[in-house]
Amino acid sequence: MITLTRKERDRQLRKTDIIKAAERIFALKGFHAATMQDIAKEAQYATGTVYLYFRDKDTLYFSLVEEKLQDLLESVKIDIAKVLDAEDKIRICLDHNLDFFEKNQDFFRIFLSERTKIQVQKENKLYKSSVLLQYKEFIVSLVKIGQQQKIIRNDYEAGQIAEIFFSIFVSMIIDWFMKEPKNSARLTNLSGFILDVFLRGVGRK
Amino acid sequence: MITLTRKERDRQLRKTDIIKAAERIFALKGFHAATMQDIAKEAQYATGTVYLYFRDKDTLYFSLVEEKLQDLLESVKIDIAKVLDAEDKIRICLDHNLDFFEKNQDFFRIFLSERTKIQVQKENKLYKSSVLLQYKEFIVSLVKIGQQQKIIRNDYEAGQIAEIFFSIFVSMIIDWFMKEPKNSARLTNLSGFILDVFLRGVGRK
Amino acid sequence: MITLTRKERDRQLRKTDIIKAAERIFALKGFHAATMQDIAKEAQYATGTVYLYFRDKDTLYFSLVEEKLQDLLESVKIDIAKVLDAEDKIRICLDHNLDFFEKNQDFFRIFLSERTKIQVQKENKLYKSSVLLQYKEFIVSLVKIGQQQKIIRNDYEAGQIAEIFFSIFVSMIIDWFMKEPKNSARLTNLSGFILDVFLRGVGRK
Amino acid sequence: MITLTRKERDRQLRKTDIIKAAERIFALKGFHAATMQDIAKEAQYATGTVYLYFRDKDTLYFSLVEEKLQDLLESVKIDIAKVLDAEDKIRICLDHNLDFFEKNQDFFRIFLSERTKIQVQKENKLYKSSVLLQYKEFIVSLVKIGQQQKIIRNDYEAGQIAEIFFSIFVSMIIDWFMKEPKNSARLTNLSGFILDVFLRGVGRK
DNA sequence: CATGAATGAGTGTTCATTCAT
DNA sequence: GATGAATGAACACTCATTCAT
Repeated sequence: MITLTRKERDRQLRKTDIIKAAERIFALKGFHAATMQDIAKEAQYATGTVYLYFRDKDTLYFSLVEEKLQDLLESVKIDIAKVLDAEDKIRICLDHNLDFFEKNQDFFRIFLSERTKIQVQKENKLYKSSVLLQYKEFIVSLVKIGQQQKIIRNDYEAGQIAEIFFSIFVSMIIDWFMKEPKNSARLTNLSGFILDVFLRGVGRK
Repeated sequence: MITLTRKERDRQLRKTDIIKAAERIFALKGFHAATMQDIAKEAQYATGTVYLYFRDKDTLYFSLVEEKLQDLLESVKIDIAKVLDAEDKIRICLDHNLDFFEKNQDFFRIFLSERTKIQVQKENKLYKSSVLLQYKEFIVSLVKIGQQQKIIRNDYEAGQIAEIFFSIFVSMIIDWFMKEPKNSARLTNLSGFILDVFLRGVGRK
Repeated sequence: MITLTRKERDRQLRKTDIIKAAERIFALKGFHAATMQDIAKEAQYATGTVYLYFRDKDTLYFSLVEEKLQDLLESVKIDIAKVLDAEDKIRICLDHNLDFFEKNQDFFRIFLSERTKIQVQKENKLYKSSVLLQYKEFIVSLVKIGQQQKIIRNDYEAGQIAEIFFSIFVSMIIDWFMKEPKNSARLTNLSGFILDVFLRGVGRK
Repeated sequence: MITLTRKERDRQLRKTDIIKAAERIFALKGFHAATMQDIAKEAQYATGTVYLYFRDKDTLYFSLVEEKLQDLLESVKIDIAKVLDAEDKIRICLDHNLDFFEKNQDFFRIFLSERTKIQVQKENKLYKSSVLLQYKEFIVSLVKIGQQQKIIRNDYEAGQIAEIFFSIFVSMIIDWFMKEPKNSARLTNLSGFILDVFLRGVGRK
């Protein structure tokens, strides 16, 4: 029993190793320019080894996106559930996201590309990230709660308002990133400003 | 002299032909998947001919971005100059952008990628679009005018507020695109809503 | 008009160049061990050039088999048609084959592999050579004529007798090949012997 | 001593296990497409274990051919020795072969490939099967006995006539295989026909 | 001895770029 | 200038073989 568990754990460790390396390389070069050898080398494995853990380059890329987003989404959901007030929920969600992307800057770059790719390419053979869709759905649900609790205007679709929320905080992250590395202020400091802009912008009255 | 001018004009015409073809192909397939042959064929030229007008693939891509953005930026600037009121200036700018991207949907896809790429890739060999920077600067200057005329809060940097303005209207364009083709409503109809959200969100008081 | 024809002719010349190179390499190393680079080098072209003329390795291989067999089959059919007597037809067919394979020894090696592959592999994704099937059908038709003219026994299927005819002369070619290069005797000298064995073996009475 | 013997016996048992698995896999996929992992899995061993018994893939392949052919050859030789008449010897040899290949259809596919490969490839790094050569020599010796007993014509080399004998019965086996699985008739039923064709074809007078 | 994860050389194929016509 | 055939570097992926456990 212990043997099997150790094996499984080892396997998971290696997958994580590789995903971390892939994160750095994909962030640095983008999907196409990154080669499997780059990633293998970064992870200190041979080329073939990467293929023991991920069927192909696409699979590696999507596993990375899914895994990271899954983590973020789950932890946000847990914390959100602890409060009832819509504004509190939104604040917690926002803080979580800012904190997460500050700690996962490489992933943020990938996340941004991925988001754009899905929106943009007409002929997209890449299987769309299901977790990215869940993530968007989740934000929409938050907005709906806000509308029910009458702190968010309901003369526009929750989907549109969610897009606005999302794009405001993403734009603030980008802005923060562009100022690096001189910037030592915490990204989470922007939380208050973002929430203020958002709630004033789309709030009721 | 006239001969030279005609030659120049001819040359410009061919460049525009190729750029239009490139626009369609890049929008359809994305930068990497689009091949120079695809583009040459779409433009009804031979592969080699494209290289007579653009040094390489990157150059073609950036010429396309620059040219289109230049057009947009110039026409916006002219119209903006006609009014003095900051809110009017912003409204005109917004309307112009919405109208432009509705008419240049292929370009919007490219623009979005480009914006992300510049923000995102660390190791970016592509020379950054100078017009994209000008474009951003221009929006910042609008915000500054708003701040001077005291319709926009000045407790935050104009750069940040410009990012917010930009990201809100881009997100609304994306939302509009995703609903295609069922959507027949004009994109410009969203102008009022966007301006409202923006000015409430970042307006003074 | 002339330009087009020349172009077509050029293209055909290059295809033939490559097929000839492929013939040598495939005969030398077999399908799997032969690399596209080997073939390109042998044909004195760059790797990519081969792909301008043949979609992929399989296609190159099959074009080679089809083209050569087509040539053989057509010329045999023409000569066969000139005589009525079944024995004469069979003799002509035999002579033609011996002469052809003596002149196309590299192709004979490939032909033999191909024949075996088709017979042998259960899981064969390679599209079967349609000309090889036609070739077999043609020999069967010869046997049937022999049966009608009562020079070949008809207590067994024409298909089986065709197999015997085919395998006898192929075995004699192999035998002749194995003795190379000391052997200077013509392969066609064996014609009489082969025909004698075959007709005695399967003849009536 | 007993320990060593048991060890040896065990080792032989494992080799046979692996060879049986290899037989199935090679017959199914052919030499190149079959992977060592396929074979190991089929034999229910780990990949590395196969290498404890066979130096490399080539060696495994040839051991398989050698072992099977050895079995066939030995049993034929024993039965042949029981009779003196050349025709009887040939009949027994034929029956044995038909029976063997009917029972070892996977091996027949491999055998056929192997025979072709040896005849065909110029640049053959595979060590030629010595037993295959013995097998051929044995058939030649049978033909020579036939020639001595004056039932086989001696105006041609025994080697050539042996090739004919061999190729006729192989072609009949192939024909029988191609008709599978509808065919339930025993392959050995063809014995009489084959012998008849052969002896008429190459018999004296 | 047995295992099977790790290795990395090797191959088919694509495509930006060049250059002879 | 225009052409498009030719080039060859580059990359994803496979698999025979090894070796630490």
